Amino acid sequence: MGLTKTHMFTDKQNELAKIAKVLAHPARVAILEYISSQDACICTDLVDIIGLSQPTISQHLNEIKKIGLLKGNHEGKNLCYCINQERWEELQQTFHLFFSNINRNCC
Amino acid sequence: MGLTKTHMFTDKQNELAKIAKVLAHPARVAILEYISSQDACICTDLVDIIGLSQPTISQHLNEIKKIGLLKGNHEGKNLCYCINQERWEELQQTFHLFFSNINRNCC
DNA sequence: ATATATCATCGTAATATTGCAATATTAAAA
DNA sequence: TTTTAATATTGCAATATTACGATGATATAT
Repeated sequence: MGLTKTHMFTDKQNELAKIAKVLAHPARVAILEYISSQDACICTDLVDIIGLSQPTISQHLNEIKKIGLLKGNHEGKNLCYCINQERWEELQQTFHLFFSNINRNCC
Repeated sequence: MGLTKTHMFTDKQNELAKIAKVLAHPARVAILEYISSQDACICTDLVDIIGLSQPTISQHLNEIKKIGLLKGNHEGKNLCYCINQERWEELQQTFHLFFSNINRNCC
């Protein structure tokens, strides 16, 4: 069916999955790394550097924006994207908790 | 196309994306949480607790196994799955590094 | 040997994702 | 006002994912 049965899971489980889904494409990982290595960013740079088409990059940026990880400042005809640091730390914490709350006594 | 252009990205970027993809479904998050809350696990328990069909759970378990996160010990007709702790810590580190190496000086 | 319980695999339908060409939108520049 | 540059949106084709019924494999129990 291709349709995830979201209602069967807790909000926390769905939230973690949603974030993970955004990181589940190397282009989006690369975009986040690149934006973070600059202090700002323009989409055209990304097209050149990542090597995917402009519409594709634009779509990936949109996925990242949806979970609040990017702040976009319009600067004339350019768009300066950068990491939303507050949200970034929130997600970092979410993953940290997930990875920490694991039982270490097993077979 | 639905086909990720893996060759355009670094091994690290692809690796992180691959792991994230496994966490990108709430059922798999729930499975990992449940297995970790027990000290062991049988697939039938998961079918009851998660509420998806047995073939579906089996598929999800397989995705988790593919990235080395599960150790499965056959115990007679039962199968005892548990977290591969060494691998778990590796992935924890991978995410930790990703979230840490982000520039905090921006617009 | 036969039945039963547990888990895996196959086949398939429904839906989602990825990527790009074409086109639209927006805002500076000429 | 026309042109140009940067980004977004639309539409579509190729592929991937999710889910489950049917079936298969395996190991205990009767």
